[in-house]
Amino acid sequence: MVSLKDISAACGVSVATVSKALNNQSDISAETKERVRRAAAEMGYMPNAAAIALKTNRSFNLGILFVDEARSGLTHDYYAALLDSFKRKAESLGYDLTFINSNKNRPNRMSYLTHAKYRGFDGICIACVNFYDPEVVELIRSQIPIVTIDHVYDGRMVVLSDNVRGMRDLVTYCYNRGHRRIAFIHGTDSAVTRSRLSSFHNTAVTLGLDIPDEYIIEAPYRNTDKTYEATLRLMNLKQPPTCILYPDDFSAFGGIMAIQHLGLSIPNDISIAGYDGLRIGRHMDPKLTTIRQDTERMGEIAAEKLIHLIEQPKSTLIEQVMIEGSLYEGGSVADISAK
Amino acid sequence: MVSLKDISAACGVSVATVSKALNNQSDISAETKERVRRAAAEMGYMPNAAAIALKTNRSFNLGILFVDEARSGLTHDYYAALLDSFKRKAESLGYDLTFINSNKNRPNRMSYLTHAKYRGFDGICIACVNFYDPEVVELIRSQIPIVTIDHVYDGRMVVLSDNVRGMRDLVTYCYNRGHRRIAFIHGTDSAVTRSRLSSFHNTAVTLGLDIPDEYIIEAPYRNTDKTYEATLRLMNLKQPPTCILYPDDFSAFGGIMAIQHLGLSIPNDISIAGYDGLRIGRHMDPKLTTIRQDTERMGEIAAEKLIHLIEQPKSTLIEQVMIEGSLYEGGSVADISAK
DNA sequence: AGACAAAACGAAAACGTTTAAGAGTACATT
DNA sequence: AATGTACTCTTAAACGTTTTCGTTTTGTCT
Repeated sequence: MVSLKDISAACGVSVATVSKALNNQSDISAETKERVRRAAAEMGYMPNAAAIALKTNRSFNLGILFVDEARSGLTHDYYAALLDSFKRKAESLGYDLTFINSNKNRPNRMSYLTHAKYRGFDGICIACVNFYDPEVVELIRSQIPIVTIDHVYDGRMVVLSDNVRGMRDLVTYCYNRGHRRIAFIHGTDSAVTRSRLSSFHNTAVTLGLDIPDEYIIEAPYRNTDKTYEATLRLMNLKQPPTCILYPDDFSAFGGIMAIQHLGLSIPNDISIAGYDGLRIGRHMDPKLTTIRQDTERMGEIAAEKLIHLIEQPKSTLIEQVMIEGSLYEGGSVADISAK
Repeated sequence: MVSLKDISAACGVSVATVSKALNNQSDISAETKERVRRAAAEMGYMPNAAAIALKTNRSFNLGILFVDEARSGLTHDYYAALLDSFKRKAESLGYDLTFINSNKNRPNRMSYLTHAKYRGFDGICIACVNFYDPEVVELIRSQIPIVTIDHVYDGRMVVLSDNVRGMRDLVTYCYNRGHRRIAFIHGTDSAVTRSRLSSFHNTAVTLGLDIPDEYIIEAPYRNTDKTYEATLRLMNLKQPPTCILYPDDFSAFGGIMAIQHLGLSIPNDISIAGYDGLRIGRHMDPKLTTIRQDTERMGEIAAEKLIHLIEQPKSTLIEQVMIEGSLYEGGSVADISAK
């Protein structure tokens, strides 16, 4: 590995001069800079990240905490897409991404915060996590620049998907297509779930819909078994809904199966809608109507905001950035308004 | 941040002693070790990864190169699952994971190799990548310990999904269920594709099947539009197949749509099978018959092998580890053998 | 008592950078 | 001629570790 020392020897200048030349400091002459740069390029010089980090306390490395039921969030499409977008933006701004070790049952493991300090992350992105986990709380309370996704934490930068608006748009869309008996199978309790649920109710009230209690069922996210059951239960009511909203696109598949097994057809006999906007929903027939969350933009904004926070800590104001989703109009919600 | 120096001051011993005590060196007395450890714990000491890396040239950090059509492989279920498993194993063995920057159109970007050296990765896992990319070749030719996934490279450790066996099992399964006219829509050229394609042909020959040329169609992986078209083309032949194999589970959805649009039913009118074993295939009706690739085990083995290579470079023999998949018997391939 | 080995610890250099402070030169200003 | 001021470069310390080589102390053996 060629170091500054080697270049300094080759060029006949001091190590300090080489460093400054490569960092384009103002107190080095143009010729020297040029000479040093050329030598560095020829010799295949490459800075040593560890040395720089040690000296400057800047790692140009961001920690990412994506956990999903004791797994990384990688197998969760929504978060995977988010992470992908976050990664591209962060990389384009000169930062690398390292996973914060989420292996909870290792003998000598560090807490999230300890790990973050050990690695010297310049900043951290937290998503897809149990925000009440004491370790997460400890991390969030630390001094490290942080951006969270979809969970507001006081005094912290956050990027949110606009679930209130999304749910309102979705319900309104169904309403406009003539649906009055709309059921909502919602996910288990979380900030996201609460937003969607209250928005569902508010919108229903606004539209003058009377939603019976049996129309509101809880099922875990991304669990097709539970939505299968819930769907059967809904369809067996004396007064079944004409439209069912699912916790997410994936869990909608449970509903689809239930409906098929009942010998019914979507959307002729029953309408359904998902939430997320996963790719898979656009490759079925009928295409799944859903709210497409703008993971692309969310990840991008999260990276931008976090890095801004790192690089201009003073001038960055802590915000809650709300990113709107958009209705993806598939064919799974029938227009029954003519009836 | 409390450093060795602080502990040394608190304990009245030298920095060297503290270091050796914490690293459990033999030339430190038991009492001193205990005293130092206690102080370290009380003071909340934490090693500095950068300093250690600088001094020892060991980062306990692995680089991962997962690229998928100019994106990270994150949104690719198969690779995401693999990465997830790799991550868990690596973390349990004390290594962190950092993405190798794959942003190709950044002004001042480093090559993969440069980046890897810059970060001082102890080892690298390469998957889901164009293996003919000069940068990838440069990386693979380097001195860094490497494990690749699904692509054999001379002298390098590799973990492979057994596509030959998988395809043989799949074709044989279809054959045993009475299918004689089996079509294969295969992915675009790659090592994986070649394995599957040759295995398909070999198995066909062995079973005495005569596969007309029109039954073999190329379509990109995970592209439902192309498989849609291809499926229509197949079904419009004078002698259409009774069973169609798709490049992967996702692209099978294109086929499903085409079949629905033709007013046909799976598996009564036509049988289909995918490849991969994605979760989604088990949540449709009928469930998609497929070859489930053992991503869990592949990722795990890859991590183990790589780390072994790092820690015992001499004693590690370079292997090609083949991981078998398993047939997932859904309901998408009809049993027509009784006819 | 002397010699010697073993045990426990410390001093100092090193890893590859950055950076504050200083030093030397050249030139313009008075 | 003395002073000041840019400009360019160097010296040296520092970041937090690890590790080699010494040094001191203690104990054992003759």
